[in-house]
Amino acid sequence: MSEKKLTLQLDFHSGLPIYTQIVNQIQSQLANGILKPGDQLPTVRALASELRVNFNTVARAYRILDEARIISTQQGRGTYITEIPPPEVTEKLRQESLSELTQRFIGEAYRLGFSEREVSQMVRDSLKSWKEAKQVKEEE
Amino acid sequence: MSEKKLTLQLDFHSGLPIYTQIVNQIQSQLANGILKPGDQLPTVRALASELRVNFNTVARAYRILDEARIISTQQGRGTYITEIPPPEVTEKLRQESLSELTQRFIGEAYRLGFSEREVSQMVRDSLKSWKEAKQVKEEE
DNA sequence: AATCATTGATACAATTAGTACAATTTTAGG
DNA sequence: CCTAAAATTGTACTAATTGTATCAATGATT
Repeated sequence: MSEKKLTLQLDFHSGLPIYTQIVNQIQSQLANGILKPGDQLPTVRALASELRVNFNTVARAYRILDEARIISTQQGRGTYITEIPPPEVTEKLRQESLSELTQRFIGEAYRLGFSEREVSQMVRDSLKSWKEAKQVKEEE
Repeated sequence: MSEKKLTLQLDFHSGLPIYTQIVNQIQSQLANGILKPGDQLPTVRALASELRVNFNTVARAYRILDEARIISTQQGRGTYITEIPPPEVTEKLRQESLSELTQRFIGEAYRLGFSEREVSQMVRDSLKSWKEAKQVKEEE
C-alpha cells in the first residue's frame, strides 16, 4: 500500500481563502485521478502542519467537502475520499442494508420469544403511526 | 462439534466504527441462523487478530452485545450466544418491549430513507424466511 | 467605526491502542 | 487424584490519535 502524500500548493497572497484553496485542490486532484475513492487524506493536524496553517482551517475545508459528500470524516478515525458506488449497485446496497436491519430486528424479536403474528401486528401498528406522524409533519 | 469460523467483513472507510460493525454483523448472523444460541464466539484476541484490529475494539463490541443480553461473556471462559431465556415477563412488559423494539427499527429505517412500502415488504420477506427456518429447525 | 469573513486558540468528544490485572481452565509434578 | 504453576480469557484503566465546537483575534470592506 503506497502512502500517497497529498501535495497542495497554497498561494497566501491570492485573496482566495486558504480553506477554499484546499477544497478546490482536493476536488481537482480527485477529478484528475490523483486522488481516488477510498484514499485516506492526511489528518487535519498533519496537513495543517505541512501547509503551515492552523488545523481548524484544514478542518473547515474537510467539513465543506464532507457536506458535499466528497469525503467522509470520522472522529477518532480519519478522513477518506468517499466511495461512490456505481449507480446500478446503489439500489442493491440499499436493499441489503434494509435487509440486514430487518433481520436484526426480526432476530431480536425472535430471541425475545415473540411470535410471527405478534411481530407482524406490531409492525403494522407502528407503520400506521409512522405514516400518520409523517402526514402531520408534512402539513406544517 | 464443528468449529464454525466467524467471518466478518469490515469496511474501514464506511464511517461506522469498527465495534459497531462487529455488533451489527454478529446480530445479523444470529438473525440469519448462521449463529445459534449456545455457540461460542472467538476470543477477543483471536477475533481481533483475524480482523487486524486491537482486541479492546472486539471487547467493546462484545460488551455492547453482552449488555443487550445477546451474548454472555465470562472472564476466563469465553463468549457465547445467549440461550433464549424463557419469557417469564408479563404480557404487558412483553408488549412494551416489542413495541419499543419495533419503534427503534422503524425509526432507524426511516432515518436511512426507506419508504413505508419498502419496510413492510422487507418485513414480510424476512418473516417468511424466519418461518421457514423455524420449520426446518423443528424437523431436526 | 462597524461589520463580516477568515484564521487561530482552546477545550472537548469519539475511537482505537497499550498495559496491567483478575477469573477460569488446563497442565505438569508429586 | 490433588495441587500448584502456567496458559487462556475477559476487564479496567489509561493514553494516543483523530475530528468537532466554540469563541476570540485579525484584517479587509464598507
